[in-house]
Amino acid sequence: MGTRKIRNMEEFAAVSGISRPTVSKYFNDPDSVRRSTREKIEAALEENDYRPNIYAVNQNRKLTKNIGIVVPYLADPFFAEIARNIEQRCIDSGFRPTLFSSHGDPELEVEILDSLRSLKPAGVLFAPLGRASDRSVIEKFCADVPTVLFDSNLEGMGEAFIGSDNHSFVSQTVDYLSRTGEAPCFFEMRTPANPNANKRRDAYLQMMAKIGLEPNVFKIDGTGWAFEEIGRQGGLKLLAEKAFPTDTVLCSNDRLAIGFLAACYEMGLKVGRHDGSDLRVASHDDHPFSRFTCPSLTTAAHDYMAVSDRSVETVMQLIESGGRLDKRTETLFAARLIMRDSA
Amino acid sequence: MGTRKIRNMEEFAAVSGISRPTVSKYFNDPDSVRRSTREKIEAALEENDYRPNIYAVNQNRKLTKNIGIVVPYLADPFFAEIARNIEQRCIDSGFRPTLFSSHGDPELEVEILDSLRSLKPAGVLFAPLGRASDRSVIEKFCADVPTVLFDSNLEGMGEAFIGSDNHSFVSQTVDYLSRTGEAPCFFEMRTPANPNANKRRDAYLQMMAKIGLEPNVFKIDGTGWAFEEIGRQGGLKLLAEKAFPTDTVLCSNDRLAIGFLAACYEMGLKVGRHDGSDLRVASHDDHPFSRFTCPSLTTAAHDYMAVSDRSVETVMQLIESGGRLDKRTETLFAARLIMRDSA
DNA sequence: ATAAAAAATTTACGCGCGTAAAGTTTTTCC
DNA sequence: GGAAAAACTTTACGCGCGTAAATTTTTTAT
Repeated sequence: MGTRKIRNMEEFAAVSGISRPTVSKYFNDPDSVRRSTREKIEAALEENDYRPNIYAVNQNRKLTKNIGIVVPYLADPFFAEIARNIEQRCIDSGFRPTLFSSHGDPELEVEILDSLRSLKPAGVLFAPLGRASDRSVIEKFCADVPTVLFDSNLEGMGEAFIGSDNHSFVSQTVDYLSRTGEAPCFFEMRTPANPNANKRRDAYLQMMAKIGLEPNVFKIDGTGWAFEEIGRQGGLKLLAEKAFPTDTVLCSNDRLAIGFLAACYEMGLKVGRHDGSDLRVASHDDHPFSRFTCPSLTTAAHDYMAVSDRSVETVMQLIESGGRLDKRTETLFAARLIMRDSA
Repeated sequence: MGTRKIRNMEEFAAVSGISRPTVSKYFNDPDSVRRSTREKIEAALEENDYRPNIYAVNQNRKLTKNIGIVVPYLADPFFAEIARNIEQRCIDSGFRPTLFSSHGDPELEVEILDSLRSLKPAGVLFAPLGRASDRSVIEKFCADVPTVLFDSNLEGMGEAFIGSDNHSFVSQTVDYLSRTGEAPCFFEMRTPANPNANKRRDAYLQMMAKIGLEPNVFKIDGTGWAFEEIGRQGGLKLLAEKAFPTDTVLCSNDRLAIGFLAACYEMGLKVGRHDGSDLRVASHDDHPFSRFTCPSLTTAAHDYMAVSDRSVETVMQLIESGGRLDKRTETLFAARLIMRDSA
């Protein structure tokens, strides 16, 4: 092991006693060489710390082993968690994931896609900003780079979409709330950041119609990704106006709900499902912090694992099929109701 | 613009009417070529969408334009925010940042450093896990790759450290709390994840001695990075035992405090600085969610911007000086007290 | 205008590796 | 044991670009 530093594959091949082309073959797929050969190479690998130069490798390989992961807003722990799962699964499959966050900024999203192009990734897992996204740019990107969309769907773009079934979220919360108390009012942003919000509102209207209750949708102002503050401001305003006709508020998502709960607290309202409470609040997403709100938040949980697992599976399939799939599939996973103290 | 797709710099040089070596020079530094030449190249760039192949570029360049950013736990919005700032500043300086999260796992941290090596980055901005980090691996890494540590210091490692002045956090909160009510008890993990926690406890003890009050440190069990749950469990236990001799609890950090507030709520205790409250709770970090807790959390804020700005400035200096600095500097930024409703 | 300086061009090589083709050795199998 | 198959070695080329050296052109300065 006291040998000098290995500078390239040529030198490493020499010390391992195997020819360079065979060593190259080994690094591309260790099982493609004879067992005895593999053992020699791996023995040499123990003694010397050589690793192929990824730049030289990627320059010559038709397809890199890179996978791009793009999320809209990494400061949202929901995306941090899902990105973490996806990252790990990609590594386990022998790929090199690179994580990007658009930070809620459509221009940054475009820049990321641009920079992703030059990475020549084998595949991309992309959760777009949604409404604010530059659709034409994304369309071109998807045409050039094998892409799987997740979390937020853009009609017809990418080779597949994997996400959560918004209807399943809302039907469970509305059903639960209406069975156990007054009918829920729906609390959302007037101009929601992504299409999931619209699906949730529609599901709410549909559910209320189905069970024969009067729907009440409250749309609050505010743009951007600072959902908590938007929820808080909107909540303060509506609560001051005593706008809610029932004692139950269903928020479009947990981050909005976190802000709304802060507003309730500031207004001196007691939130909860127990006697003596002024208001029930529920929501959707099962945000990592939702169990630490006061009171803990009743919500509907994403199947994080299913979404990230299936997304990675799909992009792997996509890569194996050479970058195109026969037809664009949309996979939605159902939600799970999480009953806590707020409703 | 109707020309065929440009395949390499040779072809691009042809359509721009400039020789390839000069075009290469341009891409390395647009200001290194004559104005008229730059304009010709940029005109051609408008018409054709050519970008140098980064793999070929990085293979030949002695130093890449890559910068690695490593944070211990991206699901913590604090790190997500600081990473975002650092990313942007790197881009503005003409570098390509790549973000990694150790997700609280020391083995993953080692893998990341390993994979970072092969990226041959010009510089690395590294916030280590802390106590759990494999110090010998990190030491070797820092010896090979120009690295600036931030947030969490490891004695002597890296070319510089930039972080927050823990004493400044604690002195401000202790001073404020002791002036406005009963003496604060200190609430922390028994085996904290990083060295900042130890510095904060020491600062607490020192402050209490200075102002002549009896210190009360409560150490709770739990390992890992699920601080909220650890704080909640520890809080439930201590509150049930009525362990706190005063009505004021100072948490080591906001995530612990968020869990502690949940515990208080569950125990039916009213937290706040107003009359009729049972307990005052304060903390440190100004976590992005701390203004949405119920009640909103009185805390001491990091100077996010200063830390991220200075970190990037330092790594740029480091790169310019060829990867080594004359002497290792430690820069600490003071905290700012944020008075909210919890104390 | 002329010399000196600056910038661009031409030519050429090398980076580290993928990969193809032809030849050689080893393994497998009846 | 012998032939076919499999795996390996040798040789060679190319990927796209950085970069050096020598030469030519353009700009700047006197």
